[in-house]
Amino acid sequence: MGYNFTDIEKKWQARWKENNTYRVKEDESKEKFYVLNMFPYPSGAGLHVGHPLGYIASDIYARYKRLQGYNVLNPMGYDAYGLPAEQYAIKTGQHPAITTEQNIARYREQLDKIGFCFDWEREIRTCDADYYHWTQWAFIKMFNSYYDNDACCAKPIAELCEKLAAAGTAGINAACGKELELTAEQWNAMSEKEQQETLMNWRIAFLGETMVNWCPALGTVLANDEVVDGVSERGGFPVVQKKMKQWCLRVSAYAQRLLDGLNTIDWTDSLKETQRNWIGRSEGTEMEFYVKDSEKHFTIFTTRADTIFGVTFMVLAPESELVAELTTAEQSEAVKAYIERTKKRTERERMVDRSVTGVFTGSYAVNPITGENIPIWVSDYVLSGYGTGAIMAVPAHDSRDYAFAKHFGIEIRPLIEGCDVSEESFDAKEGTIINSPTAAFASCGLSLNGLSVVEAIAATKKYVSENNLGRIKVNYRLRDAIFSRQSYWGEPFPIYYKNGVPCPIPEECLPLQLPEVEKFLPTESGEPPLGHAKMWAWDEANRCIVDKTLIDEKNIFPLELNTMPGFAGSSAYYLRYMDPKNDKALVSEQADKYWQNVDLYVGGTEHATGHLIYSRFWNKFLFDLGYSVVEEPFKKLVNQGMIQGRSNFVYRIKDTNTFVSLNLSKEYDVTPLHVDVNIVKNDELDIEAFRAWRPEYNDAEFILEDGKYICGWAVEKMSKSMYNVVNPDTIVENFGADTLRLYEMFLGPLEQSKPWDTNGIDGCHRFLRKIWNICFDKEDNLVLTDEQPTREELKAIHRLIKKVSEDIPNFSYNTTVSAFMICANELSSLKCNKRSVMELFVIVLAPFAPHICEELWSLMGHTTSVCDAEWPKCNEEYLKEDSIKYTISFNGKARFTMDFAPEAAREEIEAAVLANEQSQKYLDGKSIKKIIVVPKKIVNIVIG
RNA sequence: GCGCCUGUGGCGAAAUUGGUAGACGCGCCAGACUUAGGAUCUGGUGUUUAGCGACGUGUAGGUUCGAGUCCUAUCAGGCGCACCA
Repeated sequence: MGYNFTDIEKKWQARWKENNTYRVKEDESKEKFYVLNMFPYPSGAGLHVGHPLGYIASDIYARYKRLQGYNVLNPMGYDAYGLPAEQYAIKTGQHPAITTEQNIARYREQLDKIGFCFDWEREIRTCDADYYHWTQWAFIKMFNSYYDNDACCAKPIAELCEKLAAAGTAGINAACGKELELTAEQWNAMSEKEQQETLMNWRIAFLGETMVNWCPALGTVLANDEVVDGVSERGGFPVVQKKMKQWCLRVSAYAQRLLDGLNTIDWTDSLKETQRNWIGRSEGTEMEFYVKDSEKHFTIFTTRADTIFGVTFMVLAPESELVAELTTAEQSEAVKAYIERTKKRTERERMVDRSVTGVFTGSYAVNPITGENIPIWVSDYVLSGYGTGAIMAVPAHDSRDYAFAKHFGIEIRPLIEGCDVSEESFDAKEGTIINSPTAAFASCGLSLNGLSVVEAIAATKKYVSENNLGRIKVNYRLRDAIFSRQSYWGEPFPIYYKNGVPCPIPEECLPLQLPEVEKFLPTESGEPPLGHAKMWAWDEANRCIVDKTLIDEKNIFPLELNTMPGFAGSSAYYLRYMDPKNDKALVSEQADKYWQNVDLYVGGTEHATGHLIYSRFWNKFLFDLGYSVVEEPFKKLVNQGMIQGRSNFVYRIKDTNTFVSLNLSKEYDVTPLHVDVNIVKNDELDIEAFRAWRPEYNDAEFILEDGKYICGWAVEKMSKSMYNVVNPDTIVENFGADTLRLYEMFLGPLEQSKPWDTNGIDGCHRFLRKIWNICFDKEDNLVLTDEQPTREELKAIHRLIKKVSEDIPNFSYNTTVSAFMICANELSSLKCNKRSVMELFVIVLAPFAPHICEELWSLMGHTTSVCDAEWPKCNEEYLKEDSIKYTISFNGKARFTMDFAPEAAREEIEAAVLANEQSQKYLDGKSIKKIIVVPKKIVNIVIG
């Protein structure tokens, strides 16, 4: 008999469900604690053993907090919209809703077996209309808002309209696409349609003509974080740049707050750093350059204003509107050809091939300080999306400008004392400025010679702004998020087009349900899949969806055909868990006030520049409007590492069906082949299972070492094709969920990526059996007694309580599991069978191994769940030692040990050590220079 | 190129934050009990040496009575950003 984990786990999982053990309600009498996992996308492959890692870690934390008396919210749901279900639908015609439903069922089944304390009553799915109602609602709020830079918050667009009507753009400092200057008269003279188009310049959710990452294979655009190395993150298809009209979110308006907010939250430094890089704040100067013999002028952005005297050419981005304006007749053919060429290149080609290219426009700019004439070039090394899409080039002090100047034979003018620019540019921001200005321009009124770079930048900035040549400017790398996707399986936009003007559906009419379509592909005319939907027009008067053949542009209008991207539904889901059934609001004020924000968020680093930026932005927006009480959604973030696969190999001798064991394989000409890790144990191949694995191996022959076939191994991505996928279900079947939970934590530090290796799991399983065997005899009779525990027993259990209480808040779960094992070994060798000791053990173990602990707890006679026990406090009294072993060293070398009473004074210890016989041997008549006594540890005697 | 992180037995890893390495687990070795089990228990297990001992935390220096931990240089691996002006 013994520890029957299968029955125990089934029994308690059923009982938890029946008793609603994990249901949570707001309870003002208790302090709240909100634990959250990044919810999964339910993929068709189901869970492998790596997925639950973070869930287990947060589950342990949630259970621990509950034992400490907190009211713990630990919800779970599904990020159900996504490309795989849609791709599958295109291939098979199966509706993505059905695929998704099936996958969710499978996920749930797998999750339930592991014994999580999720409150499933609060489950959400982003594809449920009850849920995306609030995604659409938030979008309308963003559509109806602008960002006031002075007040640093979002405000209703109606307020902006009033200001425009009263005084035009004067006095308005708002986040916008383009700086506009309008008088009130101009604004008021505009038609309704013109006004609406102009407002797009300020709306937080706006329709914008932008360069987008177009993925032809997927037939949709992608956000910057969805493009990796010039190909799509999902599928790895090529991505090209294309100008398209798209819904965008003005995330850039929040750049500074997203940056500042990082200082207020408890995330790892590396993740914060990643976000800082992504936001990419850069302080610099904008300067106006006039075109020679012309009224035309343009703006450039530079962080090195001090190098203004070293500018020997200007460069425009090929996409810049200025290119056409500034190209002279003689150069127009060459420029046109160049632009055609760059347009054809994909993002990937551009990244791989970094050869220097460019073309002269024929025009010259005038240096605003020296009056010098500078040729204007076009080159694709200047990006249209950053800064102003135009730069002043200083080849001596910028490596890219340097490469360009060398290639085209342009002057390189060094400005820093002692720098050598014959081979490469001097990019460092250090040194003393010279040649600024050179003799030819000595009378320009600005001299930087003798200043350091930092001083020179400041001096130039001052000069530029005082003389109205430009202004100080902060630039961000962070771009506005492109929010349209040409897909079917996503949230529909609550937008219809009235004579081309986008209008939101009234809030009361939400949710706008995703319509049925016949095909999930784009239409023949190139519209997104929603173009196939029949019932997809808005009846404005009756406020309902109608057949699109009825569109008359008077009462009935076409609806938006794009859908929202994956990050839409995941941006505010944490708020929805607080009040998931509310049909009046995203979250009630009362629930929001109680749960506030997420205290502990657990998930992978791969969302650093996607979800974790969008979600922070989205919640800051809701905070501005008063719908969320806390500005930052995730107080503490823990990133669990990735679980990689550990593949096994067999070695087949070429052109035979004979396999040779690892250490003998060098003697033969062999081909390594992946073998299913599930038929290998401790790298030893189960030969019979191997023969049965595949028909072609039925009659395989083996060359063994020591009677065994040893496999080779390697760490690779966990994937079907490498036969290294391990399912949690298999582990649960063989060892039980409690063992799986313990082992996943024991594997190594939570944040570290590590390969899954089933080899060590026996140790964790043995530990649980040991606990069981302490409590039961061979006939399964409980053998616990009510006797007083001995001092040794108390010491062992209180040491454990102390260790566990210290480790859990630091997520050092791997050492906690070790501590459990040590304590179990101690108790076992002390033959401890005291109920009071084992009760304490069971409580502290319960977060890690809830099933066995519930069973033991109930067998000990408790009628309530172990979840509602009280977390024990460590009694330091029991930890006191009778004596302390000191290591005695001479000149830092440990020689012997001596015991002293815990409160022994320094002098006492010194005297005793010096009087010791062995000391005499090491002292050997040498003089003592110093004696160092480290309390409770070491006495080091320095001699010489 | 810029920024961040990691290097410890055959393997996964510990190390109270500067206190005298390798806890715990796997594996391996030996033994016990067993009508054999992928069970349980006990002991051993960094290298070297017959032994005392010596040497050991990627490499080379340094600070210190004392360094896996701090400093300098260097090598290797990983991650993020990247024509960002």
